[in-house]
Amino acid sequence: MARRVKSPPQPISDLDARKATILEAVVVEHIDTAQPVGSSSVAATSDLAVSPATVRTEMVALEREGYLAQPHTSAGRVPTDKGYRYFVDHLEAGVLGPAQQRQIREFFAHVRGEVEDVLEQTSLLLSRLTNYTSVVVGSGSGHASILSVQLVNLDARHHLLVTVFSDGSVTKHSVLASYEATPVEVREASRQLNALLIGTTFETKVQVPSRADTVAKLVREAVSVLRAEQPTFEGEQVYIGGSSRVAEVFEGVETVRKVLSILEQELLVVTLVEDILDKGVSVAIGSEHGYEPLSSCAVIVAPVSLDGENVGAVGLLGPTRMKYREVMAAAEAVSKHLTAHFGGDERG
Amino acid sequence: MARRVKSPPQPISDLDARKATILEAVVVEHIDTAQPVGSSSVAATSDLAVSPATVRTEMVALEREGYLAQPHTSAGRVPTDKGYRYFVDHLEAGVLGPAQQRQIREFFAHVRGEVEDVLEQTSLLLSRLTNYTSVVVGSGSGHASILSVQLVNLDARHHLLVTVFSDGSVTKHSVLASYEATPVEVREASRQLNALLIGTTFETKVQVPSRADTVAKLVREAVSVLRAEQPTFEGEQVYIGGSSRVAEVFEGVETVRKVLSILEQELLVVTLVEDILDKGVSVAIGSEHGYEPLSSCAVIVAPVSLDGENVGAVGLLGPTRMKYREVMAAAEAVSKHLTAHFGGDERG
DNA sequence: GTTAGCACTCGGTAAAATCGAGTGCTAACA
DNA sequence: TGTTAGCACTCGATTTTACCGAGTGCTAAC
Repeated sequence: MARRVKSPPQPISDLDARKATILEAVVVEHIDTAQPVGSSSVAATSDLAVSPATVRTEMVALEREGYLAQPHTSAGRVPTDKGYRYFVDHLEAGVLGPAQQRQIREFFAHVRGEVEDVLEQTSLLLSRLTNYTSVVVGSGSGHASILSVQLVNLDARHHLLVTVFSDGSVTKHSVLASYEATPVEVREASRQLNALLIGTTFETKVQVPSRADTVAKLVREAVSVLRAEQPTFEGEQVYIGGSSRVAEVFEGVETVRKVLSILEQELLVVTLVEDILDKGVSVAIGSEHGYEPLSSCAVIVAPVSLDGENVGAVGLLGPTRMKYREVMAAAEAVSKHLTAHFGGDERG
Repeated sequence: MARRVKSPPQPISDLDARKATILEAVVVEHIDTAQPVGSSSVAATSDLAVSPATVRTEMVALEREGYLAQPHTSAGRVPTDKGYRYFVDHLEAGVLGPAQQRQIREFFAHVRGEVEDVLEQTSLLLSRLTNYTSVVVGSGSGHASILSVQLVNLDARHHLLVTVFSDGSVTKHSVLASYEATPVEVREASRQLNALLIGTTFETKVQVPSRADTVAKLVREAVSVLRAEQPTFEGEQVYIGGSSRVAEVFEGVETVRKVLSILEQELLVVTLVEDILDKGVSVAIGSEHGYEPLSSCAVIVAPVSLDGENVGAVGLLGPTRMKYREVMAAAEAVSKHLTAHFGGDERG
């Protein structure tokens, strides 16, 4: 599968077949039951024909190598982040249940409207599909050019600068002037702004008129307002679906609080998702993403592209013991559909 | 104070002074400690010079009348919704701490940008100020008229309809045509749309051209796309601040989940807030608002107006045992500042 | 290398004991 | 008549104890 591309920081030494089987059994059962897994149940579950004692010996080794951990002496084993990582890296592609496949197809067959709406709906879909909290990020194409600029006057001093970009995004800015302007002057300023800005990007240098008349002042004002946004403007949008899942999926109020408070910070979420994508990985487990408050989370990310360029991502956030196979399959399916949706019939 | 205007469904019979004092003492202490309150601590706290035994007799009466409840036989008393209601209705206006006042002034002195941004920032301010989850609703003026319409073509078949309304809001709609149109035709359609729609509202009937040429088709398409939104378009925006507070303020995962899942439904939140405003009340306690999942919540709402018309509201959501006085003061202060902010210097 | 056997650990649960805050009632009191 | 001290009683919360058993590590035999 194309998902796991780069190896994690310290390449994980391959385990021999039996250790791998045991590790997998532990992970699978722990994901299912949320309980520490003992040697005997592994011996029973896995199709290795070995006794619990043998399994135990192997488990000691797996623990020494950092794949498993023991909550306390007389308990079973629990996977560590490294254990999950191994599991995920060696996961064969999951396949979606027919019901879910239908749900996705159905959704994309009927969804309509602006990109923003579609992304928001998609985040709800993902959350419904997986029972985890979903994150959908629209990155904006970054260097879109201006298709149209328009200055609309609300009253003599308040104007609205509406800008349309080639990627279909629209921004508005208030322009508050200290002098009055007539509708005619505003219209003229609008005309000049169009002439000046159409086809430019944020990088383009623009020669503003230096005259002192009202129209020129308006133009200068508008350009500067628009430019002022440049540093922060990335056109990113974040849609979070099913944040209430956080409360049902994590135990411990404190964890819930921490995770929620991360999700509140949209900028942070975008960064997180993009970091994971940047690394070419699609799953970040536990502390791999470096956000301490999310150390008990796993994040699964799949890119959405348009004309070969990354324009966004869908993500899912759950506990480290999340259902990787199903969720990865869902993320992949939805991202594919989304890519097709934007690449194909529509553009917003 | 102007806050509590209408009496609740069944008018609350006034309590005699001593009962009122006792009820208040119970409410105050319970809000503080989250524990059932016993007769002796009431006797000690309140400045009534009576023994616990007397307090107890009164408490029995208060319980019979529905103001207090007993979690179990040998515990202290806890206020019921009705008890909180009485408390709130007889609350003298709280006054904000100087630090908070400064924080608010500071905020409004420096906040800039579009209405949307201001509202979002405000919701964060409110949440920081009160340590509860905040809700800021911008209602949109409802019957704004169109100031400008513009059709921008992305490519031969995809166009973007950008509409500016008199209240400063901007909408965009994709117009996807089954035929190709030249830039010239698009520009002409844009011109005609302007002529056709400027000054109209959603209520206005519009005479669309019935010709069969590309321009006329585009115009018809655009008008119908715009009209299609009418039923849902209310221009409402919701900004929720500090949703992670939910996890620290309510006990019980299930409650947290329920509350969060309500907060996810923006439409529902708007309705809730507007319902509370409609009733002329500014606090809804427990089941007063009729949303079962929020039955352990209190919601405090204060309106934001522009030119005497309600254009939004700020709200705070906490447990029924929330710090009413402080929070009501904060809500009121912020709503006043917000009203002044929009009424005065800026318009977005 | 594998496994049966076994002593050992230790968290979880249940039962028992205890504590004490708070109650309702009653009888005495002003 | 309203207030209060006194008192028996209730009942959740906390602590204590005992115990169970899942699971371990080790060892000796296979």
